[in-house]
Amino acid sequence: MDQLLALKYFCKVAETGSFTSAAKSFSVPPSSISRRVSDLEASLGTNLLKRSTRVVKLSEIGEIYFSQVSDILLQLEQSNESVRLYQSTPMGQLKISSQVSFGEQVLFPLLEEFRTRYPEIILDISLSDALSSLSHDDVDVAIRGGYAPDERVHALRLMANDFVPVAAPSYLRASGTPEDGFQLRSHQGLFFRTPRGPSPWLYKQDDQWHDVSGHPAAISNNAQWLKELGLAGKGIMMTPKWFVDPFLKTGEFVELLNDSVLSVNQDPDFAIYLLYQKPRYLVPKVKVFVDFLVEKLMRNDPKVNMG
Amino acid sequence: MDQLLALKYFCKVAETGSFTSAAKSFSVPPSSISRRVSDLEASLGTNLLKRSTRVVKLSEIGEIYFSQVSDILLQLEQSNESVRLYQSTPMGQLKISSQVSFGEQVLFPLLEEFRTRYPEIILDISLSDALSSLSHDDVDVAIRGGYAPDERVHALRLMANDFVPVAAPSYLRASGTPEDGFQLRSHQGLFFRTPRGPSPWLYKQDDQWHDVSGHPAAISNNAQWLKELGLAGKGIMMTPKWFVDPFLKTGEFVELLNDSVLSVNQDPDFAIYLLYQKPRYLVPKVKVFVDFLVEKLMRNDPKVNMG
DNA sequence: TTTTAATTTTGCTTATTAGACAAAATTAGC
DNA sequence: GCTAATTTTGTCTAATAAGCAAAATTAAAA
Repeated sequence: MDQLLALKYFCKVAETGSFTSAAKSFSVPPSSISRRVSDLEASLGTNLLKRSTRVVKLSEIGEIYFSQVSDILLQLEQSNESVRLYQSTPMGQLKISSQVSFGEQVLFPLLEEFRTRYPEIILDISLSDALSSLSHDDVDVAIRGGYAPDERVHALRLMANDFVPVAAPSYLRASGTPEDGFQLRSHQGLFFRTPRGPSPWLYKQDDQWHDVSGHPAAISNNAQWLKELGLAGKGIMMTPKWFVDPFLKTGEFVELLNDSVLSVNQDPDFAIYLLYQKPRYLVPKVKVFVDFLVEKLMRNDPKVNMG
Repeated sequence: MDQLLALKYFCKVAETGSFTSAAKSFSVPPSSISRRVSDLEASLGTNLLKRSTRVVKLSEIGEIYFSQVSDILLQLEQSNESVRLYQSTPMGQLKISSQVSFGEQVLFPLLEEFRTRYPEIILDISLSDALSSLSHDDVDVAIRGGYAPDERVHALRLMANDFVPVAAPSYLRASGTPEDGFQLRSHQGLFFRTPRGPSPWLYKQDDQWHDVSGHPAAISNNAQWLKELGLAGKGIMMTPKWFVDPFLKTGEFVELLNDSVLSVNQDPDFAIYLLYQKPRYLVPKVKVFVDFLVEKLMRNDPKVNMG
């Protein structure tokens, strides 16, 4: 027996005092109302209603039951409604995982605007360079440099992760400024270690990739330390532009070989990706965050994503 | 969709963290659980659970929904339980309607014992000689002299309503004591008016009924006034024995023609009846009251009832 | 990384149950 | 007693939950 349906029918009969009018408000024949209420009474072993053809009144226990049940039905409806509200309004905790450097350099400056735009969303940011799986960790969205994973997650290409060689003016004064990709080989290099080893310097000429890595002056998975070494003039660093953007503006870093095609990776799909689970029903808080980042970051790099 | 079932399934999955164990506790295949929960999610447009083959976790909104719904289910179960308790325990208001004289003379003296025996029953007694229909008035049981009605009510023959002629000793001294039914015709009579007119005096001899009504000294539908007239020696009164029982004991009334078959009615089914509705599910408070009256009143008059 | 095993989901059939509609039964009011 | 509004019952159809087996998924072990 569909007990909830029976309860709804019963309450409507109790409210209207009539099976017929209850039937009308549910657009079902009166016989359906009659049977469902009878079923309910049978399941409780009680007469909830005192029927007579003209007047339907509640029995003593029916009165009590009605007052309780109508409240319960109301509560349930409110719960359902709050779920629908949650589905339609961006709210709740939004857990974001990001690479440390990207988080610090790019993400944080944007978040204050996001927070004022969606005050009902509580941000929970964790920065880590460990590649966390969305399914393992309890995050709603993750931002990672690399390739689009083939998991069942949405991978939205946020922005290019183009690496450019930079160096401090002091280094260039001491060691000279490379005029050509191949000249990089004779320079000191500050190398970032990925899980697949130190990133090489790659130079593309005539559709050919060449390894033009310099002498390693330092290797680390800590971008911050490498940046400090670079600022101190210890060598040339291949770095995403966004990572050293403020220093390029102040002149503390100088971008080298602007027109050359240099990279740390041959794959054109290498970029910053925004990853999020693809549930059957997308939660608004995730959607608005995704839209927000697209709006803020994909203006200058309008390459589209890859489903 | 049986939403209540879906909610129960969902809550059990949330509690156990597994579709399989939820399925076991309901003794249904896991596929049923899966489908009901999916239906529920579809109807809400939300993912309530984050599934992975090994672990089933609640989503943010699922967490909220679960805490609310599990409380709602608990409330509903408690309401159902209270109905079952009501069905198994005598409790609640018991509305009793009785004839005035019977109520005062017979019923009231018994009720104190009933009240102590069933303290959870709140008695609501209304005395009236108007014949009220059970369906019209809001009474659980009615006590009426007369015949078993052919309505759809239980009519339990509580006790005989045998009428006996009584008179005060002062009257008998003044007018003589009748020795024979037919002698009543020459006496003064105190007649009770029923809705069908004044009750005649009937005398049965050789399977023949004879009207032996005396001269009406007074007619009233108020038994109390007639009794006072009788006590004052104004005439002979045909009355139910229970109505004058205390006066017979003190000698203020004398019963006449003990061995004769006298009545106010030819119908042997004329008696005091306990009437109560016959619902599909009999409420305990009514049952125990019926049993109580049978126990107290049918000891001396063990005629059985008539369904 | 590959394999294994526990678990969830899907496909399809059967059984149950709610709905639809007509007819019968009931009863308040004329 | 009759009428009209209402509830209940009978019977068929449609919707839906259960049951079972097979496929898909994935965390943990090898």
